[in-house]
Amino acid sequence: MPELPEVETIRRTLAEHVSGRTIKAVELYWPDAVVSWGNLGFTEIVSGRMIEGLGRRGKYLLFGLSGGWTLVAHMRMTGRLLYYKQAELPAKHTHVLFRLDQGELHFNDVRKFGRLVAVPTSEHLLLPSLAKLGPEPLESVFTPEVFSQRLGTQKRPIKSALLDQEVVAGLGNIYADEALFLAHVNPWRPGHSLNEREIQALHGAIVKVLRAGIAAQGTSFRDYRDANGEKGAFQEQLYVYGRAGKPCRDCGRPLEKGRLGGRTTVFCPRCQH
DNA sequence: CCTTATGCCTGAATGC
DNA sequence: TGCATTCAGGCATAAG
Repeated sequence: MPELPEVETIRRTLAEHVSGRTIKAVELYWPDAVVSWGNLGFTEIVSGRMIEGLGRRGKYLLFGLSGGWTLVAHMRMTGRLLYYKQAELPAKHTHVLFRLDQGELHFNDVRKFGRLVAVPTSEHLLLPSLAKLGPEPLESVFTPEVFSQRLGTQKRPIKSALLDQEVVAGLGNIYADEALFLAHVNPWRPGHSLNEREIQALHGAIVKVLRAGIAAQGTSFRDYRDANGEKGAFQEQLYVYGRAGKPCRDCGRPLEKGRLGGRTTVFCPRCQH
């Protein structure tokens, strides 16, 4: 599931192919995959525009288009953005196909949760989902002080706060579990119960695990692929996610699995307090 | 305001 | 083997 490191990897692998390219035509195989703006059609908005650059905010990928338009993409669970140098027939779950002046860009999504949204650049940060996003964890705005302030007096489990994109942008189930393990913090602890030392440790763990995820080009636990269709390698370095019942890499005791806020949570009962 | 539940989706894994 | 059920989970929205 593309979280910050996966979206960043898609951004990097895609940018080298599509920056400066012009969208010549759009083919919609499942129209619900795209969201348009006002009365304008998605295809008429983006057709003929050049992709000037690719940005990212949290788990959102931002295509800067010529003429003041932005294409906001969110992969959700199983979305893929795949670049092909030569013409390629749409695959089974390909919902949108962009024909470029050089090559093609396919949006493919088995689960159909992902969306491509066309919005004027001047207003894209006002989209409800983007407007409320918390700090970028790998930028200087994300300090232990800011993190501490955002956790505030929250009664909910610390993991729920980490998954809340308004607290910090970009964490999903994999990296939240990993960061909590690295910081030796139990996921069910109320946010306000963490002392300063623990908040510092968790802040450091978030930054560390996201950087490591990017360095490994993401986690291909299952569906994730970059823009070239390549898998990431971070699944080989996971400490807890997907490892319930297997021995803790630190203490050897079997990792346990539970449900927290409707999500599977894996943790070490000995290492995480 | 807050917390919890539901809907969106398909395919892999599991149960009988 | 085949069929039904469960699970995976980000996020918007509804309900309590």
